Amino acid sequence: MTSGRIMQGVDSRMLPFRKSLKPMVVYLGCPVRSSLDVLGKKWTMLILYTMGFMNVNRFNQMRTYIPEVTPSVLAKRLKQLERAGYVKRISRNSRRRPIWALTEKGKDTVPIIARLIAHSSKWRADELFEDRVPKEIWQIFPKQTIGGDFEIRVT
Amino acid sequence: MTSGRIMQGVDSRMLPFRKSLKPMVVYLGCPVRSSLDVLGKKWTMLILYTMGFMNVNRFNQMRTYIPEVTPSVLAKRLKQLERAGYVKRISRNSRRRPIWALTEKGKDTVPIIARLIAHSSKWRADELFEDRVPKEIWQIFPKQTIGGDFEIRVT
DNA sequence: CTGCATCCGATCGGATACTG
DNA sequence: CAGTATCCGATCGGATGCAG
Repeated sequence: MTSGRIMQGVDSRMLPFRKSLKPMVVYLGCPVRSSLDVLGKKWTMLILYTMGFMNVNRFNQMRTYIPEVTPSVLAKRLKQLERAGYVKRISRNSRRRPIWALTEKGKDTVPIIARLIAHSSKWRADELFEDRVPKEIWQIFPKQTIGGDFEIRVT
Repeated sequence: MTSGRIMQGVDSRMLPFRKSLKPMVVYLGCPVRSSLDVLGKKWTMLILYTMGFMNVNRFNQMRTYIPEVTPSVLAKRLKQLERAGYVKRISRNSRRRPIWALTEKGKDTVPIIARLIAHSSKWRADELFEDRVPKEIWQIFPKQTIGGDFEIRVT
């Protein structure tokens, strides 16, 4: 899947930046592709968003936050996310309903999603804010950090 | 599309973080969804990646970087990206081949993609690096900034 | 040779119904 | 509540054609 030969990833020679990053690492495959094969699927980012930002951890709770996703698709996505190591299914005993929790890898998608939110807040303010005024990332995450169980810089 | 009632976006009451961000903005719709309806489509992120990181600006040049995308799909994606304001098609005169360039909005996807790359570099090091050692974002973008035509902080 | 448009089959997502 | 199973429609990829 990751066509290593052609997509050499970020190589300083190929960067469009005048100040290219000299000690830039060399990739065997494409780093964008390798994340996107799982995160790029429909609804996955939204699912991780409900878990990471909205503290949602149960199946039908996710469905109320993302009404358009059908049970079958949600179940499939959660399985894929579990296999890929982003979430884990926790069922204390078979009587209690299972809960879904982010793994460390899953928590590390928060900065990506934060950047997505920042992008929307800047470029789609007319539909997202009542005052229709674009917001910068430091206005959305004022402390430059969002933390709790985990601490992540989002600047 | 943006179900504003249920998906209230980031509201401090609903955040899972102990230190929730007090003056957090209130969203009318879902900020993740609003970006994803265009950026979430297959190949779009890769296309923006080739343009923003690899300095690719012509049609078939993109095809060599993303061999799996067919001409028809690539053309469709570029049109969608153009309509959404991420790229612009520049044809100086009808003799020269047109080039595709990122708009300001398109350049502002670089931090998102940089975060994706950081994520891959941390969690899929075994397939991305010869030494198989996970790398942190400051090792990938050492100067904390990537700039050129545009300057963006990615910490 | 580049930049598409068109058609067609395969895959994936959506709707609905159903079960423990 | 937490999913499965099935069926169907939308989307995507592949092949081909074609104009500048």
